[in-house]
Parts: sequence; C-alpha cells; structure tokens
Amino acid sequence: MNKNQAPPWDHPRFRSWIGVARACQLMQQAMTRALADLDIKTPHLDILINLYRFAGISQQELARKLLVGRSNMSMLLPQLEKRGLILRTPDARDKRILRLTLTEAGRNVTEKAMAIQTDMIERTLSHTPLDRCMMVAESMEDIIRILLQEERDER
Amino acid sequence: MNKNQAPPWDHPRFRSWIGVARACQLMQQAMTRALADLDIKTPHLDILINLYRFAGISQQELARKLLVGRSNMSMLLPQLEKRGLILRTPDARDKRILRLTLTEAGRNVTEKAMAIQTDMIERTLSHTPLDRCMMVAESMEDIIRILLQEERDER
DNA sequence: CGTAATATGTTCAATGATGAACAATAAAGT
DNA sequence: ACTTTATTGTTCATCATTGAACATATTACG
Repeated sequence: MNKNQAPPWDHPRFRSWIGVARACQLMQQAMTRALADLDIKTPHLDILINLYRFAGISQQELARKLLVGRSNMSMLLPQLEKRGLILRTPDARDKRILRLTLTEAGRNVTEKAMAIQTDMIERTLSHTPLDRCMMVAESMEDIIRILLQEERDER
Repeated sequence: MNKNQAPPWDHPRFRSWIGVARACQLMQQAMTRALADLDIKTPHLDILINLYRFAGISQQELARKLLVGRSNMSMLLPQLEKRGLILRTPDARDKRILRLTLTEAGRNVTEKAMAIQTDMIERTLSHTPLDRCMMVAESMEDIIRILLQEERDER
C-alpha cells in the first residue's frame, strides 16, 4: 500500500529547509525580546520600516509587501496611529485610499528599532562570510520566485 | 543627534536575511494551502512529524523541539487527540508526564502530509543545487547556534 | 522524614493573523 | 448616462501563540 516512503529527514533539501525554518523562528523570537524595550513587536517593525522607506504608500500596497491580508493592516495600523507613530491621510483624488506616513516620533522609534534589528542580524550572521550570504540570498530569491509563481498558478 | 545611520537595505547581510524571512513566510502560506485537503495546518504537521519520528515523547520535550511554549501544546494536542490522530497516555512512573504517540490513523495522515511537504520542498528548492543547499544548511546551523546561545545568556 | 525547590501540564486573557462578508468609491463596458 | 465589475478599507468570527498564574507530582535538601 505505502512505502517507498523514505523518511524525509534523509532528504538533504528537506533538512536544509528545516534549518531555515528553525533559524527564522528563533530570529523572530529573539527580535521580539530585543524590541520589547521600545514596546513594539516584529509585525509593527515590519510596517514601520516599510513606511520609513516608502512614505505615502497605501494600506493595500503595504499589505502586499508584507505578504499579509488587508484586514491585518486594518487591525494594526489604527494602533500605531493612536500611538502617534504614523499618519493615515485620505488621498485627494481617490477617496478609497489612505496614504501612510511616519510622524517624527515614528521615524525616531523606527531608527532605534532598525539599529537593534541590524545589530542582531550582523551579530547572528557574523560567522557566515559575505559571499555565503550572497549565495543564500540568491537561493532565497529563487525560492521566492517559484512560490510566487505557484501561488499565481493556483488561481 | 542621529546619524551615521546608513539605511539597512544596503547591508548585504540584512538583505540576505530579509530574503530568508520572506521565503519562510511564503513557504508557510503555500504549505497551509497544500495541506488544506488533509484538514491540518502547519503547526499540526510539525507535531505529527515529531511524533512520527520520536514516539512516546512528552509534551514538554515536544514543545522544546518545536520552539514553542508548553501551553501551546496543551491547546493543540487535545484537538488531535479528539480527532483520533494521537494518543496521550500517562507515564507509569512519573504521573506528571503524558507520553504522546500516533494512532494508525495518525500515521496515515502524517505520511500523506509528509509526502506533500517533501514534494513542495523538492519542487521549491529544485533550482538550488545540492552543494548550495548544504551551504545554506551550514549557515543556518551557525545562526541557530548563536541565537540559542544568546537566549541562554539572557537568563 | 519534611520542607523547599523543580518539573509537567492546564487554564486564562491578550494579541496577531486570516478569510469572508460588507460599504464606499472608482473604472470599465454597454 | 447607466449598469457592472474591481478596488480599497473595515468588521467580525475563528484560530494559533504567548506568558502568567495555577495545580499536581517529583526531586533535592535540611
């Protein structure tokens, strides 16, 4: 019935990927702890960084960049707005769109948080030589491309 | 006040890591969709695979392997038990411990799910040659080691 | 032995993420 | 102009995850 089912643990690609997933999970947890002082969590940081880089972006575009649903942004952004870190200003010509920008306070927090994040990444990847990093990056690009393609094909 | 704050996007390690995180997120989402037919989600699969591999493990050990809290297992495992996929049998000599094993049905589902997962990983990493995979794996091992070390140091 | 420290699992409230249903606006098709 | 279709954002119910507080059982220590 079954069974040329070799255990997945022997597949080298499988083992590789388990490592990637594990590292990601640990990094996220470490980042959460490191950001606790600033009273923000990793989802907030992802948002802030994107607003820092792409001022005036819409909620929709932001959600696409973060690979999350629009509803998620509808939940998180009002929090950040109430804390005075971001602004949501209606677009003049398209009344559906809310354009997002950082406040001065928001930029401040973002810079501090990015410093923490960058430090942690530098520290954590310090044992991985730069050319290795580039290779990893390339591989990830491939993976991302394939996954996005499959996702597109499913519809 | 501020600023020899070069934007993190220029740091090669930073860019690398963003790629890793993004790939992970996409993979998780793709896996969630692929497992929908079996009516299990990625957290369940992680559990099942570990029980498949390490029969008789305790909830505590399982939580440690998965890098999650014990409470998480206390929430998820009863669901799987009710669905008849796993058994939780009290340990004879230490009455605190619940030992976890797969039922026949559980093994069945797990094998199907593992096949789906392995396929997806093979497909997604197919453009990454094996020696590259090994390098990625090595880098991830380093990262994991460092993060675990830091975590330990924090206490 | 008896008491303090540890270990295991559970409960609970809080939070992030999701998808579906919805309202309002804009764009396309006729 | 008018109707249909798409897009943007919100709301809601659901679920996974967390950490703290707790109960019970075990081990270490006096």
